[in-house]
Amino acid sequence: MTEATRRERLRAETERDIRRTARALLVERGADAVTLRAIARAVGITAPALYRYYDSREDLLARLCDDICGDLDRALSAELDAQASDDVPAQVFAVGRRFRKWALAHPSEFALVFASTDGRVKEEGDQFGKIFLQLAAGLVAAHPFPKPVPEDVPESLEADLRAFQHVMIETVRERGVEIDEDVLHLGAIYHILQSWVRLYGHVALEVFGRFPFVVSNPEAMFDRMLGQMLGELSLTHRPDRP
Amino acid sequence: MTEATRRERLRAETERDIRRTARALLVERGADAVTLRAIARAVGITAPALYRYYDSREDLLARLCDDICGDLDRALSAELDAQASDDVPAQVFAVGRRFRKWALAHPSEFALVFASTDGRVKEEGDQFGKIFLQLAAGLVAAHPFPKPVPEDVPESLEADLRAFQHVMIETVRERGVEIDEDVLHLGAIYHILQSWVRLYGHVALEVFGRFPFVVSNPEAMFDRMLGQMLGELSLTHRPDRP
DNA sequence: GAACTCGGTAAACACCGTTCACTGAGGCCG
DNA sequence: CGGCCTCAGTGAACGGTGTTTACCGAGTTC
Repeated sequence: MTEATRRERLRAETERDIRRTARALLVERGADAVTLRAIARAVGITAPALYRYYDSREDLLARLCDDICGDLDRALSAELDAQASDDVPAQVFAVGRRFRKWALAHPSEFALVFASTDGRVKEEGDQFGKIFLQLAAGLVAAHPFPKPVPEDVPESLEADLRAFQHVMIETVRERGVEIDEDVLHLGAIYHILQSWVRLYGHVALEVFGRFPFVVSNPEAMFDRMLGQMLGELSLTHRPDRP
Repeated sequence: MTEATRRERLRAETERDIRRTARALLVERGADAVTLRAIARAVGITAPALYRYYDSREDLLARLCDDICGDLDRALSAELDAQASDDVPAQVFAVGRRFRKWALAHPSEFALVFASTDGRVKEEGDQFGKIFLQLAAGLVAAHPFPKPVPEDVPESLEADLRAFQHVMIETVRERGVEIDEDVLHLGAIYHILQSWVRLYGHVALEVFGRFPFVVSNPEAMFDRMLGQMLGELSLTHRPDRP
């Protein structure tokens, strides 16, 4: 079964140990506590040995980011799959709430991945692509926008949005879903982008405690924001009204 | 003229030196470079001497945050004062753009004040109150919302919003402007809050490079967002249309 | 002028990331 | 099997960090 040599197995095992330990330190005691010596101590080796696995502490943190992104991706995807495939509002609420809950429960990890100045994450927005991009596209694919967003996008944004449109269509296609440009139109792309701005904005403000006043019930505010975002998409399935 | 003793003058001067040096290190070489020894070296004293001025490095950073908030407050206020007092859209654009430009030009300071997990800023959202709160309230005071926002706020948010309403009214009053509850109604409060979410969200995403794809013209996107926020307030002064 | 305050110092402690020469077990090949 | 090579892991060291301690000496007060 195991093709790997003894050495390779041991190495893989140690690497898992290192990542798990580093992750635990990050979660339990903050980013400053993720120390090479502390990790080594917990794993049962010495600090210089870690350099057989990572180029530097910064490199280790970068890989930790990848792990975190992967986990978050899986958690959100699982949440999405748990919803009825035709109930888009339920999907949006489920994924949005889960993201918020995760961020609040793991502030250090959130800060590391979503609010670090040093470009720890490989490429611009790459990690995010894996997480939300396909979810958003999948949502639209599963339930196309019933009407085009009235206002059209300004010329200065069109090129960017069109590029993003192709990325999203391609991403969704890799998951086996075909979606047309007319369905995932530029207005929809822009709205998805703005939704991310609001989602991220609320969560980050809450995690960092930077709301301008004490919000005693942030969950209600968050839910209302999600509902508003859905409403602007005319996705709320309100039956015809006068 | 100077009532202070020689010692007091020297102490105040040294303290200014320390803060200025720390600030320079933060701006030019990042938060990690703000080292007690580096500060001391530049000021011309030794590291332990800094403990005569601050309890710890963390304490020093907290006071640095205060300085930054104060400077930002002054910069934004100046920007506001430079606008025609009756042109609310111009004021919003000016202040919003200035905040974004500042954040992009001073990422370390932005991260320290607006995206640090440790509660470096004194009380929840206190610093922010000084900066944006009064500006937002001032904007509304200078040009009341022409129509009440149609949707009313949910019950679960009403208490929080009402508290915030009073804080804003009080804050503006201290600046000599009287504003009524009917003008700064709960719908307006909620919209201000949501505007902050979007403003902060966009700026933070841009500073941290966490947009889901490369935005080649973020300024245009930002301006559009501001315009949209204004439009939702019916503040764009569009003359009557068919 | 004595007593006191207090900013500044040097030395030390425990920690940090990182480098380096070295060891010794694992794996490969004749 | 023996010899060689690879490489995870080591201990010592370097220069850096925040922080504590005992001490000095100028500034201030009485």
